[in-house]
Amino acid sequence: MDAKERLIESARELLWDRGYVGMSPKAIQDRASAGQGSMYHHFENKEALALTAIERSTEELYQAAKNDLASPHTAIERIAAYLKRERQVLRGCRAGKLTQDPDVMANPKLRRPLQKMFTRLQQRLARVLEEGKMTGEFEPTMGAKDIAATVIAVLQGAYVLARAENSVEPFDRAIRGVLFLLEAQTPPLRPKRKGLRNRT
Amino acid sequence: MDAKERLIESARELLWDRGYVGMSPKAIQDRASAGQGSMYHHFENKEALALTAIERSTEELYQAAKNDLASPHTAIERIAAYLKRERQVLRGCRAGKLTQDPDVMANPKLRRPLQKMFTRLQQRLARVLEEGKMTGEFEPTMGAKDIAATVIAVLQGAYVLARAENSVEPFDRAIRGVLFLLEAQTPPLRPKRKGLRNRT
DNA sequence: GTCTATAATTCGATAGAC
DNA sequence: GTCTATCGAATTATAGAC
Repeated sequence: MDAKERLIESARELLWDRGYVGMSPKAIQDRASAGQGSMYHHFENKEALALTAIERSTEELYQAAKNDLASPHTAIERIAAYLKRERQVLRGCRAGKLTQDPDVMANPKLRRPLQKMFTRLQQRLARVLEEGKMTGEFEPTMGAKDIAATVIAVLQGAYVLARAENSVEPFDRAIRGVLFLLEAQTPPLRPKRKGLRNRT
Repeated sequence: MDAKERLIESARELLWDRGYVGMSPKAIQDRASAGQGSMYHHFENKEALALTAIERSTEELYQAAKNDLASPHTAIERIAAYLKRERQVLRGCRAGKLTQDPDVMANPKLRRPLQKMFTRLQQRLARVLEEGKMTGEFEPTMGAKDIAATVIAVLQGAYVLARAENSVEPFDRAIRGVLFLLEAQTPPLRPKRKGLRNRT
């Protein structure tokens, strides 16, 4: 791994753990085993390096979500797969944390990739929910865009609760809770029509 | 308002907007129109002042939630009142934001009031949900502690979405979504028994 | 490409006058 | 109680040698 690559990965880790305000060029260089000259040769400044790091992280997160939500199962199963995927809960969300960083939010360049990721994520999830309505998994009156926002919010908020209590328990409770509410949408008398997704 | 009080309020605002890592003693003093001597006379250091500020904020937030959840209505109405209360959405949550701050989370003294607040909030909400189960508003199989975590997570996550998109719309969608899911818990054939709460 | 030297500014605090 | 002076370290670079 060359110096430029190490600098990007170093910045990604530091943005995750300390945010943009809490990440100094010196810390980036130390973690990357690179000197100042190296860093300022590859990147104009801290902002440019952070932008590269944030773009990589948001793309990675979106692709992972897309993968969970595309698996060949029912809508509720795909959403459950997304919500129950293994995560570094106490470390928080790479993207969500940055939305709480004042210098990121005040900087349109740095905010854009975050905005894009959360918007696309909600759109994709809403599509899965619409499919679930078609197959009878969810109530026809359900607002797919609303529930998409709710589901993503639960995940983001679950990280907050876990960090506040320094435990994964509240995270797990929040996820179990929203899955219970979603599954309760399917009345027992109206059976899930698995496989209907694959009709011609 | 004396200097000490102004320093506390100044710190509260800066913690809200910039977090602990992004808040300098100089900034606190400027906002409070107080000198360095004044600040270091009233508080031992930045940490001590921040602790006082955080304790005041978490207590304020808990009392406000307690008030919403205690109003004389059904369980679902009280939860709706809590979720729909007017908030400075784009500014984020005074408490939730601090759980993403590395220096707050690494410091047990500063984390304690946050942990306490989120724990008590979940307990109080769980009690309201249990009451809702008694009155038939919610399914008897519903895990009150799970749903309590879910509801608070939605609120915290809704702030994240709003800030990411720089708009209150995703916030409102997330809240509408969770209220839809909660209200769907009450089957139309099993009418809400309003007022049952007040039985002897 | 990477290194070292330099630098203006800010950070977080201390000391002592008033 | 509040003010000003001072301080060592860290921050965010720039300059120029190699």
